[in-house]
Amino acid sequence: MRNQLLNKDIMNDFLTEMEYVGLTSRLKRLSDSLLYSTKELYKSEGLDIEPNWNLIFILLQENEAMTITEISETLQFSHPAVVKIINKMKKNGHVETRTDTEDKRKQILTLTEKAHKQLPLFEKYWTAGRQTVMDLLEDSPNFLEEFLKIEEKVNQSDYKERTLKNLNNDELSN
Amino acid sequence: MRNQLLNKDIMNDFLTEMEYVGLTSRLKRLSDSLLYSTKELYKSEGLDIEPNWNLIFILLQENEAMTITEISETLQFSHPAVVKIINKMKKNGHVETRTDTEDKRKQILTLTEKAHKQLPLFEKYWTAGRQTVMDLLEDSPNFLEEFLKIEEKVNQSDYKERTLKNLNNDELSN
DNA sequence: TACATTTGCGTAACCAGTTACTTAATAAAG
DNA sequence: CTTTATTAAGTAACTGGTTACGCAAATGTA
Repeated sequence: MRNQLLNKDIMNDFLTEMEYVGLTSRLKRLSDSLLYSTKELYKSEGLDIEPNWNLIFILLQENEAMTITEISETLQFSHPAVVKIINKMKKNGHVETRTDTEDKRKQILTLTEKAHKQLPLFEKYWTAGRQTVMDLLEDSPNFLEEFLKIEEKVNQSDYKERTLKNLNNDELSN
Repeated sequence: MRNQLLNKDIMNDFLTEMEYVGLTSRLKRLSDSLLYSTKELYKSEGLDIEPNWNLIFILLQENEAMTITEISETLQFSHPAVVKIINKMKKNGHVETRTDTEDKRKQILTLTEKAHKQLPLFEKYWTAGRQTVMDLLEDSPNFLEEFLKIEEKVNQSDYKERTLKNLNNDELSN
């Protein structure tokens, strides 16, 4: 019962404080929640794909062949992240690689026959998923636009830079 | 140069597609970016604290003593996550634990003397950080409110449930 | 009062990302 | 040409979170 009181008491104060302080962890919690839920969806439906693969499927479908670096730049993932995803997709037989004949450092990635065959099925799930995101955003008409603005700001000057600046300003005004 | 063209060509189409498809990974990217940047900030300033500790400092400051479970419920973290954070904070000498005499399963957490001494310093950084979040949100006046709505929706019915429902609707209408 | 259920917390294994480092191939510069 | 710098991709170690599982203490019930 101590527990109950405590939580109720705190939650209001706390969440207000939290709005700013805990934005990061709330962003993470939401993205994690979507991620795990997507994994579960695919698993329960017996699809042997994983959450972010759709991005790569779409890219390779549109471009036929891309390298690790091209994908990592387009998705703005680190290249080791792409290597990991691609290795899984190769193991599942959805992607194959060959070394570029002109530049032997490059790995050319393409979708396999198996991938192409399964794409229509996958598309159904991705379409339904896109619909889900639209549903979630329904009452939040400015969300994407405003999210983009935040992304841009962070790209221009990151949290550390901004905070150090604020810190200095505060100290000067004391 | 192929790289350049390719990226430019794609980016527009792609990001539109991406708005919905890639929302999850974009959320993760932003939260990761804030996280890493915060870590770097503390590191470069020689503070021996880590990103989410402020949440726990604030809680323990307001409540004096809490258990693992109470914290995990308040922060909506899994309890193993809290255990991990607390272990680090104990190692750093900011938190100490004692077993509850009435219920020996419970670990009572409190801030140490060291923690209390350092709090004013930490507060400066947290205040500056809160200011940074406010700056980032400056041009996005609806963001927090709309974010909250999305969180609530996901809590009511998660991505998987919603997507399966959408999938069935689509199939019925075919 | 004994037995079954629930609760608190700890550990292990996993996950999707990161940075830092290495190797090999290519490009640039002396 | 040879040497130096840059680039592409792979590997390792780490991060902050998760779920799954186990154990011991407390609570509920026959």
